[in-house]
Amino acid sequence: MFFSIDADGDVPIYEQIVRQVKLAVADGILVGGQMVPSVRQLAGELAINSNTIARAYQELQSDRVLESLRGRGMIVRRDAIKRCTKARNSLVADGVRRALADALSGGMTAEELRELFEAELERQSAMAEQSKLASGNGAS
Amino acid sequence: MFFSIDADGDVPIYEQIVRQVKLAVADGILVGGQMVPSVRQLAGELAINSNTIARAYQELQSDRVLESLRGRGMIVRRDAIKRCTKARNSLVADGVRRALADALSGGMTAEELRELFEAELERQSAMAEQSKLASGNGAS
Amino acid sequence: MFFSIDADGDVPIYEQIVRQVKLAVADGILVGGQMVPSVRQLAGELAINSNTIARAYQELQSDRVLESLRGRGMIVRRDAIKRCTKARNSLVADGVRRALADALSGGMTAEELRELFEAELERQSAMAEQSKLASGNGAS
Amino acid sequence: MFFSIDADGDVPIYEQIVRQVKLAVADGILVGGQMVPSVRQLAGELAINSNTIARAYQELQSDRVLESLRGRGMIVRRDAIKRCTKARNSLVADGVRRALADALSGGMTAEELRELFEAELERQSAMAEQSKLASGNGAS
DNA sequence: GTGGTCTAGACCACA
DNA sequence: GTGGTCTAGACCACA
Repeated sequence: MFFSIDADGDVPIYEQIVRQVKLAVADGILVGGQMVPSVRQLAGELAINSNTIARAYQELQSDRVLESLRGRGMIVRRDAIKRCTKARNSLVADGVRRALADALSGGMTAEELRELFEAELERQSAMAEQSKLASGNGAS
Repeated sequence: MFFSIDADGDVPIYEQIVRQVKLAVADGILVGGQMVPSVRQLAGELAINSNTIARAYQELQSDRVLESLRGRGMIVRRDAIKRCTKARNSLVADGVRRALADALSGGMTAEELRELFEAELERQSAMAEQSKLASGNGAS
Repeated sequence: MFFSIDADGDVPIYEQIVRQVKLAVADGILVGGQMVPSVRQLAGELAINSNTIARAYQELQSDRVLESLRGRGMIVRRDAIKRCTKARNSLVADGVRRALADALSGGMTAEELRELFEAELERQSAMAEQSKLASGNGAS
Repeated sequence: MFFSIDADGDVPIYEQIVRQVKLAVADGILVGGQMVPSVRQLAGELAINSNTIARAYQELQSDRVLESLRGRGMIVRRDAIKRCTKARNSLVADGVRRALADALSGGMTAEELRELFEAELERQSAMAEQSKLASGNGAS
């Protein structure tokens, strides 16, 4: 799958997985009814202990994003996209809110902030475009 | 002093102090040569374990923001403002970077993001204006 | 047949089948000597793995509710009703016992409990009445 | 503390702890602001691995019943009693609902059920009375 | 001292 | 095959 895990860093591994699954659902990459990789398989791919994956999946279950089919695996809940979009919005809004609060309380001007924001937005949009083109070869 | 500490929440207390001191220096609220409250005094004011304050001050010392006058307390280093402004810039840029990354990977459009950013910027600028007026009594 | 299976939820499918068969025998809906659908047929009807059905039937056999007519299918044992009524009584008593224990240890009063019980009893009795009328066409 | 854990049985240990904490809060035995025993201490008392306790506490945290004070322990949230009472009500109602459904679908009459319920209620109320007297010696 | 994370590995029920 | 539970034990940040 499409996870990119940073085993160091301050964000726990299981949290990174939870977040990335939610964002993928919000983005429409993962859709309702779709199966997610099994705990063991994902643990193998990411070279991470399966307990850690299981914990992420459990949290996603209690957040009503995934659903367990006993003995067969786990799927994305049909109604997950609403919740994930909402979660994404909170996540982003919180991040923006905190960054702005730091900026303003540190004396950064609105204009400096706007420049920083626009530059970063352009940079990341370009990167996203690139990777879309790279993976979408031949589909035109 | 002017700290606002959230004893719960995910950010460690000592780090909140470090951050707030740096931002205050960057903003010019704390200036070179100025004394900061003693560990004991600040611990008392904030009702926080003094080990926690001490740790924050240690970090600020090793980041060359504060300097100890042996036996007489700690002051803001004359050259701290450069470093603090730089730190502020990194902090804000990182926050913006992460928020944008989450947003885009979650399928939020650039336009939605820009709206969110501008709305939040306006809101916080207005709040900052308010509190400046409130505390600026007599300056007219 | 009359099964209502919930493939999710905490009760294993095979156990739902076992339970529903026993209750049907206790109720007189299934009577001694009557044939039950074959594993394959029931698996088809319920869209469930036939291993799961087989496991349920095995358990019903070892509980002496069903008996196998070699090669010709399975029937309800003549003497099953006694056992099933007993099983039903244990099942219900255990459920009531646990619910009361939770209620009392959670500070619910006897009066609140009684109300809850009577309300639910009335509701379910009414529903049962309804469905009896609905299915009992022609009996007037 | 007052936990009674059944290490066998179908209910997972961590779930038993979660449930008992919630019921204790609903009952007023645990009140807002009160500290719960530390993970290690409870693990020792119950002779259960501390990871299992930690898992229960984590679930209670995400259910907003407990709150972690970094480095100091965990407390019952001030607003937990509302949620716990609600949880208790759902728990009990579900139990009653299921027991009645089994009973009626197994041909038990309303009268038999009522007798069973009242007998059990009386039995458990008496037991509760007993243990209250036993622990409340001398307080009159 | 406190809780939180992660690993390795065992064992289980279910399908 | 699947997920779920539990243990033992290590290591970490925080107060």
